[in-house]
Amino acid sequence: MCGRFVLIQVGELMVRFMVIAPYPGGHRQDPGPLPAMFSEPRYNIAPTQKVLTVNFQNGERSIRPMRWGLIPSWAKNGQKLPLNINARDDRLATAGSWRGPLRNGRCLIPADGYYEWTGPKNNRKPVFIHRKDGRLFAFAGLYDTWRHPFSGELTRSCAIVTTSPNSLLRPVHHRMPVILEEEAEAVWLDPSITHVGSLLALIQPYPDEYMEAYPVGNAVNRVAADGPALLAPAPEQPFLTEK
DNA sequence: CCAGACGTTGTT
DNA sequence: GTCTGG
DNA sequence: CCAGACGTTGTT
DNA sequence: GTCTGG
Repeated sequence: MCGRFVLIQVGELMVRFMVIAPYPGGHRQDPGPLPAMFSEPRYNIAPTQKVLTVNFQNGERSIRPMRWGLIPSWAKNGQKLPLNINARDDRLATAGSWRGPLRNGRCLIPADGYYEWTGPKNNRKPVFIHRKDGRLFAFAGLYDTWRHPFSGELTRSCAIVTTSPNSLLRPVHHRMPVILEEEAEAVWLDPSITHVGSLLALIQPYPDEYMEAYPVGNAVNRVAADGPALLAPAPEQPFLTEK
């Protein structure tokens, strides 16, 4: 994981994350109009694009768009940094880019599924991975806020935590994104929790019995491609083994 | 002490 | 081959 | 993650 | 900002 994902049920965000899963002392909040790019479902969200996140802001959950690809708060203007779209779980507590966000910048990144590419480098095939029941879920995310040195403009950006794959995905890839169970979502978002061990304990491979994976066509390879057709199962492969 | 890094994935 | 852009 | 670029001078 | 390497 994970350089593409899907966010179809945009309209379910409020219900799923603000109402069904309330938190102590919190209340429902109107997220206001969503960014234009989320006025329609998205089937191919790529790094550097805006993603919708859920985080804690002024004592309540809030839905915010952020850039996918974390820019640390300490980055100098113009400094070249890696595209931080994934954060390895075993590096969260120590790596400079993650340590601060693990304490103060935890978020959820809602999605309906994601793509993983599998196979040899010159013949990689995209696979779509999702919940069997099709429900919205949330990746464990980290975010940071970067301040433009002159304009003062704030840029919020995020990364998806990765861990070892479950048994379903092990044949597909050697990493998988961290998907939180609903009880874990509230803990991950709770800003009062700063004990690193309590946070890392939430990070587990999502149970494979809830998930399903199937090959899709290579149209998703192009970042500009979008739409439900990307989720169509890949057509049967013709017999190529015999020359 | 200062200078420089600060990341991940995938690798026939 | 390696970096950048989306 | 994959696709696509990868560059400069001089300027109607 | 904070850690690591020298």
